[in-house]
Amino acid sequence: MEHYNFSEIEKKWQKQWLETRLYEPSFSNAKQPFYNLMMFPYPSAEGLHVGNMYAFVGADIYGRAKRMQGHNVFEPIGLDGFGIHSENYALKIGAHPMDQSKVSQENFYRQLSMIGNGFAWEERLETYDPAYYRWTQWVFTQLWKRGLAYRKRQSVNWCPSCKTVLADEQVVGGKCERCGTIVERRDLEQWFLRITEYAPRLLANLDVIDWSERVKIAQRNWIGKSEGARIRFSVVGGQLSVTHLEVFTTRPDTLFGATFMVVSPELAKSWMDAGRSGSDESSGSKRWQASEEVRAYVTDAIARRATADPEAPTQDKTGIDSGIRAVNPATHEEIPVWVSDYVLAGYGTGAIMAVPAHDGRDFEFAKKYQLPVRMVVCPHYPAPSCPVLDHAYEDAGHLVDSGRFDGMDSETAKWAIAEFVHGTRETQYRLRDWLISRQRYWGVPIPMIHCEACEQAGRGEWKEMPGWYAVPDADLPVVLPHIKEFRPKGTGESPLATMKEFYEATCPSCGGAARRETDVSDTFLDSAWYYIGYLGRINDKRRTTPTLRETEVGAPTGSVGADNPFLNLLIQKWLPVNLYTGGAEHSVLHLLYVRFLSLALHDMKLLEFGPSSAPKGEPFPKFRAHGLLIKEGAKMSKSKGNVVNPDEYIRKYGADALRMYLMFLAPFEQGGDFRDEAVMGVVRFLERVWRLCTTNDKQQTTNDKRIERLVHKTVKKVTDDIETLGYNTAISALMILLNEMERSTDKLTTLNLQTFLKLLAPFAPHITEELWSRMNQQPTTDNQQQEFKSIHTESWPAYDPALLVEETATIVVQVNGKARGTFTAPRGADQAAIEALARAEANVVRHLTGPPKRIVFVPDQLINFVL
RNA sequence: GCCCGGGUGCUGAAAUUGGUAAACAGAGGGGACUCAAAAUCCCCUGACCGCAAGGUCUUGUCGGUUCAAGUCCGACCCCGGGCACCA
Repeated sequence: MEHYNFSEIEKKWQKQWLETRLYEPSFSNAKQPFYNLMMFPYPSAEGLHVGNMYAFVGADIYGRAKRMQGHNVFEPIGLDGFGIHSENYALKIGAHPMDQSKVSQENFYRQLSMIGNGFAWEERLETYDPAYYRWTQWVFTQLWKRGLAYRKRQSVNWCPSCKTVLADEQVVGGKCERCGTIVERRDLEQWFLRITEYAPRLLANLDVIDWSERVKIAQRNWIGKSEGARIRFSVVGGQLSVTHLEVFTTRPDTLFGATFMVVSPELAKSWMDAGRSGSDESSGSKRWQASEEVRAYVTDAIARRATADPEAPTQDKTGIDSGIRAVNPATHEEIPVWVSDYVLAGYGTGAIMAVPAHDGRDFEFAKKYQLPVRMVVCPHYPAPSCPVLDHAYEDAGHLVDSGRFDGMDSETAKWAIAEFVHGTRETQYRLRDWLISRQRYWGVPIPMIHCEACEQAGRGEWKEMPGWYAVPDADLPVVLPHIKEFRPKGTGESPLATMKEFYEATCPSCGGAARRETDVSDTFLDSAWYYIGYLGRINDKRRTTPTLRETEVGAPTGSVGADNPFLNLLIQKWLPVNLYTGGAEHSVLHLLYVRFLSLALHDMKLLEFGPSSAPKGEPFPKFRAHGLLIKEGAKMSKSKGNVVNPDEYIRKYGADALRMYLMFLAPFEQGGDFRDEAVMGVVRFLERVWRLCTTNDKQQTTNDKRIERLVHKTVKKVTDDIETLGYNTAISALMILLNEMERSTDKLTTLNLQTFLKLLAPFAPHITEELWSRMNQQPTTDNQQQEFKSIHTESWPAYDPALLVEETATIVVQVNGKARGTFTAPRGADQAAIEALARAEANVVRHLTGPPKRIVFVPDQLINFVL
């Protein structure tokens, strides 16, 4: 008997699939397009990680089943190769990122082609390819033209180790997402994308899209919607250049209990600095004359904020009375204005009304500085007295000590009081604009030009940003040059700022000498549109044989001209993506950015998807987060040295075995622990499949009805489980079927064997292809080649629901709820018949010591005698 | 502190949504085949009592609802992940 030579078989079919372009969909003729997208990898490390393979295989199985179910499946792959992760890896091994990218690319593609996925290789892309990033830059300039990209000076996150600024989303628990260094604050002028403008829609659409719940929750929390009111407090006696202080509060109902105000050190500093610049001076505003103590506190608090260690035990709140007084608009009392580090500059107005009785933080602060605490919401009303507080009471209740609002429930009082003091309703979001500048080398140059002369003259594309111009479309891409000194400098500028040939430019407006922006953009901008890139015409140059696509692509439907790769019939036909699969760690990074950009491009009429169940412009109506693959209870990481390289397992056991093992160990959405010994289970399974199919030599030819029933049951189970990504139980059902087929003494019918192979095909594509081809081999008289008919384009088996119903049922007999025996009975037997059979069981007789008070009967399942 | 997951044999896990807990595997033990080993095949394996028939206990802990609870309700403990002075 020929043994199962997986390595030969796998190589053979991978070659055949590629040559016959089995996984290249016919883009324009597809009747049922199915875009099966998985997050493309960062080729940053030593090679493909088994965790990547886990994710890709899980997605591929779904796509393969869909293909067999009659869909035209498009499963693209590419590399997210620009950015800090790739650059840091190059730095670590002492290579130049541009040279290293070629090495990584080759290695990744080699590994990716071994795992047996049905990738459409001809559409692959790499984000560092100028043909690709030309469009990343184009997207940026479009956002700029619509006012969604802007440059602003503000306090930003700075990673001292990566020597660049970071977006809020890339700061995890106060540390750099990439290297774990504590992030500092720096005041810098940077490029931002106005994602906050989309906060309401990004939030609202979450209710309608079909995504893993945990990811939706993470996005909701990150966007952080709060509804409240903006309330004005007047400042006493012209101490400040401003006459009013505004606060945002979600609890206007507690206004009568606001006994002081607190402003952030940054806001206080802006008062001290007011009038320092020329324009303010001329408008006659005067600078705040703060005391020395207050000045010292403000300076110190801002400095401390810049380097605070988030891991340190929560620092004690500090603060100082500014000397300024304001008026509570409800009580008309004069209250002090304090400066404290517990108030954030970047949220709301940077100032708060403090209600110590009903806010934990204000309470703590009031206790420390002996400020008055006045209770205005009482939990039990009407009551003679409110409880004495030892902590803030933050729940709802009824108002007390609040003038004419006494007795009102706090929920109603919110808007009544807000209205009473002429406050306005306001919704605040926690989400902040996306900071995309990076002071690094290995990324997409931000395609902007700054002209000093134009700035002096007040000219520019936007009044607010004089001197700035987008690089004209015709001049894109701004190519990233190969420079020797690519290391980050830490000066707040990219290494490109040292390269004269790069930064010297001509002003697109006045034609004078100008300077090119030298920062590069965040990698997440590259990956925010790659799923469109696979369908665009951006990488046609790579294709050696022209595909139908050049002629297939319809005329652009928008007004931006044929050059816009985002508007064409293919995109309308194939987008939005049918299923997107990836890691939950991207919940508030990639998965948020990509939604934002798609919505924005739709609003700008630069992108148009086809019909979808999701709101217009949502790129991924269905997203599933896979679980994390760990090793011995710990996350795989290079520093722990427990990263599993799939290569050696594929060499040892084959891609099919590794695929099946990865999918068998736990539910796909849960993730699991990789243990080498456990691989043997599926290795044995595949060998038994091989043996069964190559030596079906049982003698009897009678058709085994039992096997046929089980086959139908398995078809249903596997079909349903694939739909819910329950691959582990689908595989277990296939194992049960194999066990029974082996055990059967009857010769197995070809149909049953074929059905079994088809069900197994998405999981183990190579072995099933080989066995399928053998099974369908026609005896040929001459050497003529047989036409290649892949199992992967065969139709998915159907099941007969009538065969799923067993003829008999196993009935459990209970006495007082305890199982005392089982017996089989004809399906559908009535209670009287079952009761008679049950009473005949010896063990039941023993326990039926008296007449039952009650008999519970569940047809075909159970009978319970209750004594 | 808040928000998500999760807690079931030696291990990974399963359980048609309230109806025989532990399917399918791994590991371990025993046996067959073999000069021997590997591979393969068969049997056993939640705990305790019992020769057996059978019984008692068992899904993180405690309590509740129910004829019946891994599943529902309440309180708590532990593990993993996310957010963290967001007013």
